[in-house]
Amino acid sequence: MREKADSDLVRRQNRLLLMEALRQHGAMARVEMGRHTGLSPASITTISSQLIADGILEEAHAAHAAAEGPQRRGRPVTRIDFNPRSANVVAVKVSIDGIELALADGRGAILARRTARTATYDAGPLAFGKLVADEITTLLAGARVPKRRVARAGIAVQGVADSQAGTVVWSPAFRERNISVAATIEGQLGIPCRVANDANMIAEGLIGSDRQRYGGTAAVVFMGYGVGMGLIINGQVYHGPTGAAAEFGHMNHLPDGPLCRCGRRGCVEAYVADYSLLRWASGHAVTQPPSSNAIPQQDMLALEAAAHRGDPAAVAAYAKAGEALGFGLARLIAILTPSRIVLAGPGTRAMPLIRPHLERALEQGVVDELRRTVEIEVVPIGTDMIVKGTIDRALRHVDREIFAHGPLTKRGRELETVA
Amino acid sequence: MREKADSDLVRRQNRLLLMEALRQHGAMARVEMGRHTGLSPASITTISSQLIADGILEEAHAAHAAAEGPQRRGRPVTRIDFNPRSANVVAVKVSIDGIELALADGRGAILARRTARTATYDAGPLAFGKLVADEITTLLAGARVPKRRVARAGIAVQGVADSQAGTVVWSPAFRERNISVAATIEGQLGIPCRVANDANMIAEGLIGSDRQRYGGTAAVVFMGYGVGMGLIINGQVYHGPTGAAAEFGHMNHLPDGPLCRCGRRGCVEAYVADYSLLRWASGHAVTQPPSSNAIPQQDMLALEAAAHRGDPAAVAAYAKAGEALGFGLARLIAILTPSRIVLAGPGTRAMPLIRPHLERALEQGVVDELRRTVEIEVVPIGTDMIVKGTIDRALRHVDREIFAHGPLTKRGRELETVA
DNA sequence: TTGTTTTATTTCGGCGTCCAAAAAAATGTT
DNA sequence: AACATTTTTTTGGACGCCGAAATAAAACAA
Repeated sequence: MREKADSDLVRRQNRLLLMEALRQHGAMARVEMGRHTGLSPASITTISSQLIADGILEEAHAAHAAAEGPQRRGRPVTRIDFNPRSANVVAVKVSIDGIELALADGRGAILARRTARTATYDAGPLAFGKLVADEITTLLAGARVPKRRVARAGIAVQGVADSQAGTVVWSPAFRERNISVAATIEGQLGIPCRVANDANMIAEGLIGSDRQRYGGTAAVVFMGYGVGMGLIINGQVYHGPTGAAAEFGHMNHLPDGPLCRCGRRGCVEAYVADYSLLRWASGHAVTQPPSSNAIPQQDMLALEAAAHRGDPAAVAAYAKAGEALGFGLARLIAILTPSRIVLAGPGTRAMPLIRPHLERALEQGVVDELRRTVEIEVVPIGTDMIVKGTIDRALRHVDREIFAHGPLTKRGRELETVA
Repeated sequence: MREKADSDLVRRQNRLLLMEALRQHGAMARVEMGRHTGLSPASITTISSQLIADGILEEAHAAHAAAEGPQRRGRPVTRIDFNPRSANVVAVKVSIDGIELALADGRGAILARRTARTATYDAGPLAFGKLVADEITTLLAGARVPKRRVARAGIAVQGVADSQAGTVVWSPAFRERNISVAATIEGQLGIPCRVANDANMIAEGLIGSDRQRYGGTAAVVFMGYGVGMGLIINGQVYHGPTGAAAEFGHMNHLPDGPLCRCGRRGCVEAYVADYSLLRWASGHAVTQPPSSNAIPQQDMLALEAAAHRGDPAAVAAYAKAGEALGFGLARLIAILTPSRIVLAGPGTRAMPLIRPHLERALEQGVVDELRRTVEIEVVPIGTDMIVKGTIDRALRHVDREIFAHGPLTKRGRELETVA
């Protein structure tokens, strides 16, 4: 309750309402929009025709409509959807051994992809931004989309991002700290850019795919090379005061526990991440600093196979991981009581090995009343959800910050009238 | 972004905006309202005169205005404030050995108080609601305020409250579970009633007293007989999906740690609460079930004195508490990175004994980057803040749910016109 | 005393958006 | 061809905001 209400707010809010319904349910007729938004048919007509005039929406071709099934009595509906040419967005996912780019149209459909293998780990604080900007330029050139058509770029990265400053404060993908990214891209390409945590982007993607299910209060834990978490609070992805994400992976489990990549001891990640499992299983000292190299998938598959065969060291490693994860979730539940916890990422392949220990830890760590209100689900989500989430977020931002306001030409027209 | 925008929303929002400015800054002139809300003078005139006609606000007497200091040039301002007779609210604070009631007017000024010593612990699930209802009746009778003038009652209680169901799911103040409160009060007195966690009400009170300071993302930890927490997320007190509060006190610190009142082992409360400190210091087994009796303040003062004298058992108890609290806060920071943590309650008397261990635990448990963004402050807040917070919350709710909508007479008039 | 200046508040007319009701459009049914 | 049905647009009225002008109420100045 901070903004005053006037006709401007009313227009923005209702335009946005209509666009949100479209993003969530896809192309629909005006009557349907009325049902979703609660607006009268008269208002839907007004708003939708303005959005069409602004080039943001478009009516579906009649041919398409005919394919919609048996025609009922009465005037047939005309379905409306986002105009793919309304805007483009770019998503960039940063890994330790390269970056992955995707270009999407105004409907969120991916027009082009690109993968660049580079040693991000050694890139300097300024060089990296330039590298990404160059890759984006190449991506756009290949798809013949001019820069000015790109309304926004989103960068997803493991670790702590400061979305206000547009920097990567700390990430396992970089040796150095405070890598500046957004400023370079905005400066070099003129494209507004946001840096965000990758697990948050998964949360964003889940909301986009099923608002019903993930729209309340939920936590998404991504297990893999590291451990990340995205929090959804009251239907919105939570970004802390500085725009940093929740750092569930670096929440302490036990004082003086195993050494973590972050330099502290006993973090959840130091039990649950790929490198931690390998370290336990191989009998290395838990104070041995983890390697910063990427871990090949086959190493993890081998470890899982060993555990399934009953190899004691491997079994013990997964037991440790389950206990740490369980107590970590127990503590999360004590603080937030989310109604849903989603476990995702390649690490969930080993859930059968982890689960019993996780459940036991939850029993020990949470009051029954709270435990019962939380549903824990395992979802086979890969890293592609990061890209989808980044695109979703970028488009929603464009909807809110640009499309909801009305056409630029309107302000132009006003000026013409005055002059 | 769920509600459609129409002129009704505009009216509600702007009325609320104006009332919020008044609640926060107290009586003010119309020009000032314009500055706070961003509304034009013309609109302020319209809105304020309607609120006055509705009996919600009133103009201050001219005499009062004169006392405001040296008169400047120009037409003098007429200050406006809430009409004390606009509505009343009742706040009830439940303790283990009695309940405390307060009646406030439409400005939040307390008109009457009442304390009733009763063994709440033994009250049954239905008897307790009746007891509270009777006490409220007596309170109102004493102040000569009729029931129908009370727009809302708020019940603050330790432990897990379900504000949706209006019950106390679990509380150390009761032997039994699922104590129904709101339904009885609403049924017997016809006063809408909400049950809430006491630490949440402290958070509510802090927001009311200094929105600037506590309005962002903050955590309030209340230390005393138990350990509670209220979370403020984006300026709003966080109530979980069921309306339950955060249960920081029952977040696990160490597996197999000392036995807690909740029946689990190793909760933060089992290290930090009064009974826990006494148990450590007295050398009792940590698996000894804690007594459910109230602990006299002098026992705690004696323990503090012993620790200050250097008594090893007492010193060790506070060291344990500091470490558990520190790691607890470290885990909280990893999940939410609040920009402020407020330590409050009688337990903070011992902060000099606790602090060094708390800081050490924080160093071990949180990445530096995050630790630096959090300010930890100790505020000498007593239980009276619970009452203030409960009143604040009730009034804000009345503002939003009743006053913002406009006069009932209006709907009446519409009906008359139609008939 | 009387006019001038200053600041606060109200009045007035216009604008934008919503809505209900009626009209128009587009198709199926008889 | 007339009627039924459903969707969409048009029309006229209401509400709430705003800018500009008018009014109100005081201090100050002549």
